[in-house]
Amino acid sequence: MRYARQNKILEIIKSQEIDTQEKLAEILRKTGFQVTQATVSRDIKELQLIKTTSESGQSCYTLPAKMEAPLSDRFRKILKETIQSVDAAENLIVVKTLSGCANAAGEAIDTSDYPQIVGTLAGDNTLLVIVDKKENVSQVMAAFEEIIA
Amino acid sequence: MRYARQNKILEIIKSQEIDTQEKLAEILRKTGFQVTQATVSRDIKELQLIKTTSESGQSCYTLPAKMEAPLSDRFRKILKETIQSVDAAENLIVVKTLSGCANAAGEAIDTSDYPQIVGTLAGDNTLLVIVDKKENVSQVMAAFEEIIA
DNA sequence: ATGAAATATGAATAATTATACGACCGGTCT
DNA sequence: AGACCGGTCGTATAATTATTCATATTTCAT
Repeated sequence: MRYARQNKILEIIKSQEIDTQEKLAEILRKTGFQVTQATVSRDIKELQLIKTTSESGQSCYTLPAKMEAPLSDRFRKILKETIQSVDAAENLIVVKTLSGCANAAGEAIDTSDYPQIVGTLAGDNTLLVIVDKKENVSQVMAAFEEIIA
Repeated sequence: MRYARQNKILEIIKSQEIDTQEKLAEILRKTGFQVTQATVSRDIKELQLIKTTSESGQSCYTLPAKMEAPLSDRFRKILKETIQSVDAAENLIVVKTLSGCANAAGEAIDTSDYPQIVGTLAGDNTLLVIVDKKENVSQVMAAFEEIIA
């Protein structure tokens, strides 16, 4: 699923200076994402990454300066497309996602700043959402249901 | 001189969505700057313009988000390289520049926000700088001299 | 289940951008 | 004057990126 890969791309470009899509593709391949430059090109377009040239003259891909509006749409889309099911247990919500996408979904939720959500914990295809109070669980679940509807 | 051209480039990309360097080169040629894509590529690198993709999916060159530090260096450089002479008359300073560069120098000065400078008026190779008080003229001139030294 | 539509992707290639190289000033030094 | 240097730029081309086309896979409505 491409969201897990795109998540990885963001991770990579945040930690090192990448100046070509081919290099990005190579790193992804080493990390287990079997992918070509063509796909990386598409991912970069979708993530709206930009190629800047730093003062050192070194060019590299970075996040866009204004990432609010576009990305919040993006998060909603990620949740919509990766969440398989949502269940509650006490003050916890167990979210099942597509394989490898729990992390991406977790980041999307974290970044969306739900006040009732204390934190999230992501496995491979399971995301644990910790809610502050048992009473708020249904409210948060309703929000999720609404998104994935 | 390339600063006049780069100034034009900024003007163009601010007023319309340009998605390739070739198109930019064509517009420049129509405007009288006889130039090839190669040169535009170099200008774009120097201006640190970035190619973003707008929400409409249309990609285009734009100014970098953070343009403070790099551009102030740039302005200083423009002044240093384009100013030919500086003379005063009452509360006015007459700056001679390389042909076609008065505008670029004027913008550089305007953007630098000297408190004593009321405004500037640019011809082709002459820039008139209007200083608030006659007494401040020598101070501003000293600043210019320092830059072009 | 079954076929139609949507999605994702790779291979090949088209389109775009960056650069190596050489030419051409304009200024400077001897 | 002549040699030299630094900067600018075009041509040709290398390098990079985007897209077209074909497939495979999934989704979804019958």
